[in-house]
Amino acid sequence: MIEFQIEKKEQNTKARLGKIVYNGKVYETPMFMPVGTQATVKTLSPEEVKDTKAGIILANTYHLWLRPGDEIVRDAGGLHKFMNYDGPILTDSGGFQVFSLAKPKDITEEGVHFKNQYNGDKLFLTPEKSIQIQENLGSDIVMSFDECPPASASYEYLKQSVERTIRWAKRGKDVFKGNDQLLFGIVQGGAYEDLRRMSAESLVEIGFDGYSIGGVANDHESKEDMYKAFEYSTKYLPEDKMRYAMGIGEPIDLVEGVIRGIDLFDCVSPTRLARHGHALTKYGKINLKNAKYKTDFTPISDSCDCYACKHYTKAYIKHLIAAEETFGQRLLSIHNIRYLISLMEEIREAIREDRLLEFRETFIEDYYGKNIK
RNA sequence: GGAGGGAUAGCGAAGUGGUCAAACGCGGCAGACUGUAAAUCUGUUCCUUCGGGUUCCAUGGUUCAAAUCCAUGUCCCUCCA
Repeated sequence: MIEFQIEKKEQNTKARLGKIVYNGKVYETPMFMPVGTQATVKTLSPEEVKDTKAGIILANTYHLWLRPGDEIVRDAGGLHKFMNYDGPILTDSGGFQVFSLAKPKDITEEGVHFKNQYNGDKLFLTPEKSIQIQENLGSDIVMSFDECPPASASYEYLKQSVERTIRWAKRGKDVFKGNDQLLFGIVQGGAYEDLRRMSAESLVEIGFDGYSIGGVANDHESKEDMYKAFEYSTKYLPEDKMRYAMGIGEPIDLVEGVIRGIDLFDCVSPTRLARHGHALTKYGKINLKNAKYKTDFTPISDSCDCYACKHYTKAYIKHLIAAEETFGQRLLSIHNIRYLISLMEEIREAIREDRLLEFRETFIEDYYGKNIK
């Protein structure tokens, strides 16, 4: 069972330093959580995941429901045992798949109709079903089933979607057993303060163990709108509960999110970028596929303490990526995850010393270059 | 020795008189990726001072027009002896 408490609030921003206690181990927040949709952080072993100092990792209800099936995971002894990960696990509800897979006409008050992407079977996911699957999976943090509409959806659509997501959250809460699991509600509402407020306040009234902020960074909306969504959500959420910005993982967004009072982030980007040959560094994102790295016999980052930077050069990793060797993807995944987690370490340090705003300035200067804002 | 079939951009391979600077794939060079339908997707890939210039093994020819037709040569492959 996860316990959470706030340790310190930053003086100049909404940032909070917190700690999660899980099985006797302490994990600090704000935290970045790597994504392992199919009960694996792509290309990494659980030991490698832990070496990045990751705490919570994600898995996905929708994907594991289809394959191998939540009952198989339950019979295997639950996700932790099945995938050999003893750290905390959070499961997403399938809500994001409503956004990426379902069409508006598939979404009804009762639930969402999907087509099984593997065999075309008709599927029907409901708020109750999502909770039941997540209970079978045995994750530590369970997400309410939400509709995740694109940020560009009309105000009218967002409004009725937010209202339905609140009803879905209530239905999920009503069937949730709460045995050794926490349940989060998901705040939606685009960049509209009144919708975010209504969403947050209604969820708080129902009462959850933590609150997620959804519907961000899914539609190429502006950064400004994304940050508004953070701000308008955390503003109406209780101080003593975790706030989780779903799907957020661009380095600057982590900084801006923390400043607006967010504790948890997850994102596929470190592993996906890795598989596509990109490395995150203090001085911006680099593309190791570029010819200029052919003879660059230095590590991705001199200051990085990850396994890839300690033992391998850019030239070698570039070669592996070009040759489509999975070891290259693995080294870059290790590095990128470690990069985001160490960024969070620096952020926590800045909160501790009440210098988060200064940290943001230096971060932007380093990451985007002095000439770019 | 005889009989066929070939030679097209870095590679493989379409095209067999004009709409061809030449499909497509690979490779190359870049770009995108934010709760993973994603080891995926997009652009570009003869030269150029952006007007144009020079290409389809070589040379010569036919034609208003040739990668495409004809002649000769060179090289490669297959089969028969």
